[in-house]
Amino acid sequence: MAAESKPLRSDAARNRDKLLVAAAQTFAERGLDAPLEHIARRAGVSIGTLYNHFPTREALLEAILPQRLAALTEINASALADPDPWSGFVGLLEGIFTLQAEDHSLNDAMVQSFSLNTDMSQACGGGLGDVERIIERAKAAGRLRADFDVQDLVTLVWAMSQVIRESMNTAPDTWRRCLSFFVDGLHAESTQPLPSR
Amino acid sequence: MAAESKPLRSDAARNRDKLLVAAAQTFAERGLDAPLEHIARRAGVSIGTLYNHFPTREALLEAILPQRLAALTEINASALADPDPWSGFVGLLEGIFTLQAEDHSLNDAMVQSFSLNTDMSQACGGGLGDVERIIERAKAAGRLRADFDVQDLVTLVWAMSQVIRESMNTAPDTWRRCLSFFVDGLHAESTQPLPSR
DNA sequence: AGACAAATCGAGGGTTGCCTCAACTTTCTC
DNA sequence: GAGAAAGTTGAGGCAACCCTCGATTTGTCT
Repeated sequence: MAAESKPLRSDAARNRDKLLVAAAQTFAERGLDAPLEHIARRAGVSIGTLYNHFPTREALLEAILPQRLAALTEINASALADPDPWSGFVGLLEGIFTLQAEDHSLNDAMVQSFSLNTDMSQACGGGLGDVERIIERAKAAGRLRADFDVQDLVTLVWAMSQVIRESMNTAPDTWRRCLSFFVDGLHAESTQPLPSR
Repeated sequence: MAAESKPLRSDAARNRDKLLVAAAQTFAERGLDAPLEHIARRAGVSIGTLYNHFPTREALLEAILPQRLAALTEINASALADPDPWSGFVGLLEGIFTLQAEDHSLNDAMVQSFSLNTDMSQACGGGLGDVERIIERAKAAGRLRADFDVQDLVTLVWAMSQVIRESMNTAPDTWRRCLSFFVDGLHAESTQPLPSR
């Protein structure tokens, strides 16, 4: 929004980069509530410097997560590009959960960004229109059950986030198996009446 | 195991009861990692007294959770008693998740007791044989897909725990809708080949 | 009532993480 | 290369939670 703010001094720019790298790694490994001290130490910089560059944890997250979440728009794109609406839809699910499984911070972020109303929900919210389109396309093709909803996909993300968290270190493919059950329940033919909203 | 240990003094017995009540309430409201100080204050007792009765958080949990988890054996029983194996199985799922949704501490406990190997996993582990029986019965009746597994049920518990946590305060019936999708994917007819284990 | 054990109390020490700020160091500019 | 501006540092204050222990109170028994 604001244009480039101030030109940074060379050491400051260097430190800022080191911080971003360290933060990305640490958050990916330990989740969004990793101690900021770890990040500073990993970057070889004092905690004061971290706060100098990023006055709040959120500022740091906003500097990191959007580019990571950008992968979602690619996933959306290739889902829409798939000639088969159903396999496009399933690919969307697989893409999202793969992302969550690869990166602890994305797993946390996707849960939170749908709960809270941060700027991040816009980051993936930009793609949320696409998601809607993917869903509608699969419904129109008569493959996806008609009562499925964007909110249902959010619920799925919540569900999978925990499956991924629990199984990550022991059986990291658990979520795929779980997804299969889900997907088999999403076919148009499977429709049993749903409880109310 | 040890028989009744020591006879408690009257005030001690009273305080112990107040602590158990306060702990049950607090854990139910705020989850298993609620601060012990809150519990002591709620019981109208000092933190030292709490530690006197329950030297660790686990000791306190073991005094509370087993009787709460006993509800699971009832659920198992009525699932087995159901003349229809499939609706017995579905009833089992509904029973488990209702329990999780009613009590924050049970929600946490069911996730953890399957991850860690505490004595608690025995508490519901006693009923885990029943669960196996319920699953097998539904498979034998040709209603439940043959590749479903006890471990898959654990995974479901993980998944639902997060759905419940996220939706509890805004749309507490979300999990039912989510369960419907799942259940529809568990029918024997729905079988698509599953990814490996 | 006296005396002893049992139980309670809560201040205080330990830990972890957050965040600030005054003193110091580096870079930039002329 | 000197001075000013920009940046860095880390000790230290704050807060939440954990847990302990010596001083004190309470219950019980005769």
